[in-house]
Formats: sequence, structure tokens, C-alpha cells
Amino acid sequence: MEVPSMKPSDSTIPAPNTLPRTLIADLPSRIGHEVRLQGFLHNVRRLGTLNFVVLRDRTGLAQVRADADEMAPLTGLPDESVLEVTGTASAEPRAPGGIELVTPRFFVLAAATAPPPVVLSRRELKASLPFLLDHAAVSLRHEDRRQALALMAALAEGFRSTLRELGFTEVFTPKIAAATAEGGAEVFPLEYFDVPAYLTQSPQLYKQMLVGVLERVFEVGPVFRAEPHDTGRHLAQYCSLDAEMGFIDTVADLIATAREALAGMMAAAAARIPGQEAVLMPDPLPSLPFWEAMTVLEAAGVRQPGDRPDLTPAGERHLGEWARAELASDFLVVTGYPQDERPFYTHPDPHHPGYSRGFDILFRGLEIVTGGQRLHREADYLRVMAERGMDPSPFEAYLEAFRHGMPPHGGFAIGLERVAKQWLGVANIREVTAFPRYRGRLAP
RNA sequence: GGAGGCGUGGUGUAGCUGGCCUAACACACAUGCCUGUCACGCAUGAGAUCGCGGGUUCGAAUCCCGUCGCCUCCGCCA
Repeated sequence: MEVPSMKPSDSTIPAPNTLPRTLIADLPSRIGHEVRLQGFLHNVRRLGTLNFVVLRDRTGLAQVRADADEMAPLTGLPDESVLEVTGTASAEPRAPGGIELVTPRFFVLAAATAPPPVVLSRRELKASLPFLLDHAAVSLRHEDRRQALALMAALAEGFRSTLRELGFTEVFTPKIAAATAEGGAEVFPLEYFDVPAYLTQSPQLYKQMLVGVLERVFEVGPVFRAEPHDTGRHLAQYCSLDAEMGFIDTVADLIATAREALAGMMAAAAARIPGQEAVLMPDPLPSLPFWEAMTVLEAAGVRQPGDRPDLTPAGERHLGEWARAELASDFLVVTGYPQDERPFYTHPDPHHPGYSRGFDILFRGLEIVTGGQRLHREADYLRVMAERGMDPSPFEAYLEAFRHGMPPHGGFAIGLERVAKQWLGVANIREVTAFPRYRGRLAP
């Protein structure tokens, strides 16, 4: 096959460039000076001999005023084309933000070849979620979606910095494993060279083993769930903020640490994205034993006395409203879940047979954290595995950690996307995820 | 896995008790006019055989069956 001339379509950089790039957010400090901006063609308003070009870079929007001659390089250019513009930063009360670029010279760095599939310059993205996700490369450029991505970054950073300050070490565990951690829950199988393997649904077993090494560990990473649920709060891949700590006295130590982590996340989010409703977060977080939560729900008629003891989404929503109204809190800790409902490594509550030292934390009526104290003696593991009919042999490397001494410990996992969803108050978790994975979506 | 709902220009919707549909509206797009726009405005224009297949009927976007795709809720979970 004949290869056409591969001569690069370079020639794009106007030479020589002696002027450094100015970010739009820095324009106010450059008033009266010649500046060079680079960004995307956000919007054009042509009034005739007076025209306004709005340029967007990662720091904001800038208005450029141009006459008909100056507009010539933009003729026929679709929105989102990549531009460079030099001109004078000028104070102008009639301009948005009181500043605009005048006497501009435009240079096209990359011309868009088609108009964007959605209008990015409107306040609201007016398209269905599946369409936006199909066109993520473009729709993510909208202010709302960029803000959601920034929020995710801020939340993750708030988690990391808080735990680092508390003496935790960040760890990196494998996402491909031979055994399934929780047993039962559905996993994605894959071929690992010539043996079967799975994408991990949790770093649980690894972070416990690492408690025996570093005492306090945390991890920010993806987990995979092959459960076929198709709801506004589930993803097949999501980011789990995991923490595990040794030498705890009681499960209250874990809840206090989880609160610290969440408080750090809320503060980071508020600093990055101002103007949102303040989060109600008492110290300590209000908590409710599981059976009392059931009583609250029965009193409200959300749940029937004969129902199997569990917390349904409707029950969670009601508890969220209840906690806000009665306890002035956006968070509610539910403690002492039935042992049967929790994984094998969960520590039972010796004072309440049948109940565990596992807990969940609800944020505005949605479960965002699961945690608990774990067993820490090898004999206890062998006993519960036998009771549950589990073969201990795949867990040999895990059990070795306990054979050689493991402190009383526990931990928790926070669903990052869920926190972001609740924080922004959006209807669907897919709105805060750049490229969500769920049943029915594998691309982009 | 279970229940319900929706598929109409590029996008979002109206029409959907059959004929007035030669399919409407808003946004986007194209052309023209406009010296302070900031959801710019005004005018003109292009763009859809109404998801796909079959059926009923003189006549189907509209009713029926099938099929595909999507959405919501539930079970389970973070």
C-alpha cells in the first residue's frame, strides 16, 4: 500500500515566540500589557464590525474583542478549535469580569473539523446521559463535568493527605488475583497467562497483610464488581479509598479515623469548589446500632416488623433524612451489623451474639463507607472458615500473616464516586465519573 | 436476575384516543444584517422516509406482534 506523504502538518507555531503564555486566570495582573493566550474557541458572538470571541483554558474564560478584519483567521472555524491569540489585556467595565483582550491576532493551532455534538458554552448540558457518555471526550469539556473531575481529585487528595498525617503509608496492591476476597460476590474472570484469575473486588486481604508490616496503610485504587445491577449508584469499576490500621482498642477508633478522613475530603472539596451547601458533620459522628436503625424505620413505616433485617435503599434514604432532621448531621454511622451479612474476616461482637463489629456510614442517605474490626488470630479464621464451609487452602498466604502475629486491627473503604455524587447532589453516579463502567457500557 | 418506561433532523422534546403531518418547537448548523455582546438579536435556509422487521387498515410516527437499543426502580453492594 502506498503511503502518502507523511510530512507533518507542523508550521503551527508562529515564530519566534518571545512572549510566554499567560493563563486566563492571571489576566488581571497583566492589564495594559501584551499577552499571549492559548486555549479553546469556546464561543463567538458576531455583531458585525464588533465581535466577541470567548477563549477557554484550564483556568477560565476570557473575552476577546475583535473587528471584522481581525476575525478573518476564524472564518468557518467550528467551536472548540484550538487557538493562540496575542493582544493587549485591557480593563473594560462592559466586559465579563471587567477585562478583555483587544487588538487581537489569532492563530489557529488546530482547527476543529466539525461542530461539537453538544453545546458546551451553555450553562447546562442539554443532552441525555448516554449521549454525553458516548461523546465523553467532548462533553467532559463542559464546566459542570470538569468541575466533577476536579471534585474527584480534591476528594482523593483530601483522603491521602489526612491519612498521611495520621501515620498511614500509601500502598499499591495487585488488581489481578487468584482467589476472590469476599467469596460469593461476583467477579470478572480473566486469563492470566495460562491460569484463571480475577480482577480484585477489594484490596481487603492485601491491606490486612500489610498491617502486619506497616501497621497503618491506605490505598487509592480501582476495584471491580461484576454484579449485574444497573442503578444510579453502582459502577462495575470504581475508585475505593481503603484504609486499614493496627493496634486499635475498639471499633470506635476506626470510626473516628474514618471521620477524620471524610472531614479531610470535605474540606478539600469545599476549598476546590466553593459555593456549595456546607456539609453537616458533628464530631463525633452520630451513630446508631443496627437494631435501633431498624426500629427507626419501623416507626416511620418504611419497614415492616417481619422483614428480614437489612438496610434497603429506601431505608437508607429515610435514615439520611432522619439524621439531618433529628441529629443535624449529613452523616450517620450504623454499627453492629448482623454477622451473617458481613464477610468472613469480620470480628463478631462478643457482647451481642449474632452481631458484628462492622459498620457502615451513610452520607445524605447513601452508604458511602463500609468498615469494621477484623479477626486477628489464625485460630479464629480457621474456625469461621470451617463454619462457612470455606476451603482455607487458597488463603494460605493470607493466613500466614496471622500465624506470625497480627495486632487487633480493622479498617474501612470509602466509595469515591459515591461521595462525589452525594456532595454534588446529582442523580446518577455516572455523572461524576469520566469514563464510567457499568453493565452495558465498555466504551469509551 | 425481576418490574416498569422510552426510542421522532446533530441534540432535547411535541405530536402518539389513526386522515387537518407535505411531521412541529427550542438549541446547534449555513448565509446575510447588526459597534458592547455576555442564553446577543433579526431575517432566510439546509437537515428526519418517526430504532428495525412484520401485521391490521382505503390510510400508520400514531394500533397490534416480534426484535434491538436505552433509561428508571428493586434484589446486592461502596
